[in-house]
Amino acid sequence: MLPRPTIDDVAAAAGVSRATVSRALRGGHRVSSRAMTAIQQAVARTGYVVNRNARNLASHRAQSVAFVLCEPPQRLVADPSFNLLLSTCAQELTAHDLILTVAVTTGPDLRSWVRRHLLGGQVDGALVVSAHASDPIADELHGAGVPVVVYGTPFPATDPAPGADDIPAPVYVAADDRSGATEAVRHLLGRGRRTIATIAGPPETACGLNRLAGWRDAVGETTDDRLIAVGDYTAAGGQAAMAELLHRAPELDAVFVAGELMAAGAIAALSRAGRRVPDDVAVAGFDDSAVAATIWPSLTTVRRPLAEISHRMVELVLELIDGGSPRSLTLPTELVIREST
Amino acid sequence: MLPRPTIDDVAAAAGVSRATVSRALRGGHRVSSRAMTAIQQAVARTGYVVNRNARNLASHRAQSVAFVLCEPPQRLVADPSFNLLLSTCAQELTAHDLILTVAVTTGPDLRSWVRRHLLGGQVDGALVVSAHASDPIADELHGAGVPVVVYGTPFPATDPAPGADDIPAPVYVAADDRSGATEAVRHLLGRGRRTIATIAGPPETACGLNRLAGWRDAVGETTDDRLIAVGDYTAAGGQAAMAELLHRAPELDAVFVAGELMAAGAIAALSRAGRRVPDDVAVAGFDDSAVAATIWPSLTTVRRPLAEISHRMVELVLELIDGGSPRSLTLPTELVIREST
DNA sequence: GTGAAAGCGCTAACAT
DNA sequence: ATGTTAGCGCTTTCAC
Repeated sequence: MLPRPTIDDVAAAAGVSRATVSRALRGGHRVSSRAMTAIQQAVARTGYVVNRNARNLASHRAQSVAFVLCEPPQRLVADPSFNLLLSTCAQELTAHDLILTVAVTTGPDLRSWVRRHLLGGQVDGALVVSAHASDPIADELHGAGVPVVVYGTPFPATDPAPGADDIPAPVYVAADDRSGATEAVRHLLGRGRRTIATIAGPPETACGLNRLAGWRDAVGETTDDRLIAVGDYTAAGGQAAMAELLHRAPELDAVFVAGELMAAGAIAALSRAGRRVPDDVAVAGFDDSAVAATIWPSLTTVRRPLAEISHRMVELVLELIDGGSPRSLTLPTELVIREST
Repeated sequence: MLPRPTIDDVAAAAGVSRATVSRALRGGHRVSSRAMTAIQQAVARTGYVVNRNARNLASHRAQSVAFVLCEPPQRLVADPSFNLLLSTCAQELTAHDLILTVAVTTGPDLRSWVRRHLLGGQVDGALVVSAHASDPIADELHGAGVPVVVYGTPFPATDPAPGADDIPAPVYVAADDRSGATEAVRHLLGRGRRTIATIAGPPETACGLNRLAGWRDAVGETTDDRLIAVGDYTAAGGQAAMAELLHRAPELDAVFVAGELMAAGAIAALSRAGRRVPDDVAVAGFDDSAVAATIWPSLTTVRRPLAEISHRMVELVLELIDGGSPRSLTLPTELVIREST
């Protein structure tokens, strides 16, 4: 690394003081236009770039936001949703001249690493993504006064711990998984399907629970436990779950699957079992990455507005950083109808 | 944010000087075990976390590495490979107690932002991922003395610009796309296929060129331009390209596709056209995320060792940061045979 | 509108 | 092994 010019070099080159350069560098308030142009030229000439460590140390800010993924990394790899979330957040933050630092947390070591870094004052706020509602990391950061926005539906109607009223839960942005699931199942019913099974997500995840609840809302009292199988959001899991459903309830004519990868696995299982999709069995999934549109038959799915979710998360965390106290948000989903139903 | 304790608070609480605490905090060399324990207790008691801005300012390091994606973000979203790269790099760096900051560069504004940020001294090195070999950002950073490791195959046999010998090109880590493609096509030939078409990537990407070259290596002199279509690595692009191939060369009995999403699209197009896979047409793809294993029939693909690539990229950038001058690496691919061939 | 001066919290010589 | 002393490069009162 070559020695970089400092603010003093710029000041000298522009014939002004360091303080004036500092003012000019952000906003340029209280700087004469004469000095302003001289400084701009000096910056260009010297190739000056502000040292953020020095700036942040002096100004007690960090100019950065952390993106914390509280999931085993293979889930990040497997689930295209996380990408969209991450890259959209990165772009939004970049547009606000903030830096995004990423942490993938698995295991106690990484969790403590995350704590050390996020609590170290080099982060203005954090975006926490976790399938598990009310992740301890989010609560801890929030309790420590770090502005936090969580992605994920909170568990339905949990009683707050007694005496915890003074520290309200972190702000979250969620998709309305439950209604989305209901809409998908109603669509299946509207297509004349009568025996609609479901492949649910793990019960310890809020979205697993909510999508299952949405299925129940639509199928009504007729709920038959034979029609419920549980997967782990992977294609392999979906395949196994579908095979099991076919075994337990061979008469089924539709299945609502709580994840797109699982749905792709379900379609593979149906194809192997000689059932045609959608003629014999209609399949509706959840989430809408390239996979849903790519497989054959293409998948009818419930789309979460991930881009907007990221957008809102960034918006809310900036509001929190500015001292505001925004409310949590639940955004509606959208049913995308394709060939599989 | 609450006011955080400083190193002086810890020093006072432990009854030692600030310098001793500083030594104890990293490594603990030249610190008596007596002082060491006192400091550890003081840290625990005060809840002290080092301020990295101050540390980095004083030590002229950044303790962080940037992950720069020189692609439109929709590609990140669409291509599962980038995820794996990103999350593996994040983990590796975390294990070395480094922070990963992410930059997604699209458009001139963001590119200039990236420059400002990476040149600002708060980054020790950069990992640049781009489909376009020798991306200007990588060259610029490298030219400015920032340790850079690029992911991506360099263009085949480009003559270096005259006089550029003093600044050799950045170090890269690549997969051997060309041999991988050849192996896949030989596999197709081994299955008795005779008319093997290809869906190539865009010619301005190195991997597009290399995979096409690998196909040529295997099919030999019989190369027939009717058998080459070009896609953009998306499923839709693959679908369109396959439809075109079917139109131009209806007699084809196999196709080698330069990307997994395009391959999925190709299978969809074949299914729609009433061709059975693999009975009528065998399909081999490139890259091996959840998609390849999930679709039906599951896809035979060339797998790039992405986890190892990330591992190596981190290793090399650390070596560069330490002042070493490691060599570039090309890693072999692996053919994963599934149902589609 | 501009400059002087005092830190921000830490590391890194240099003494001891 | 430990303490003292300077800064690192910037922001930020506070005078002018």
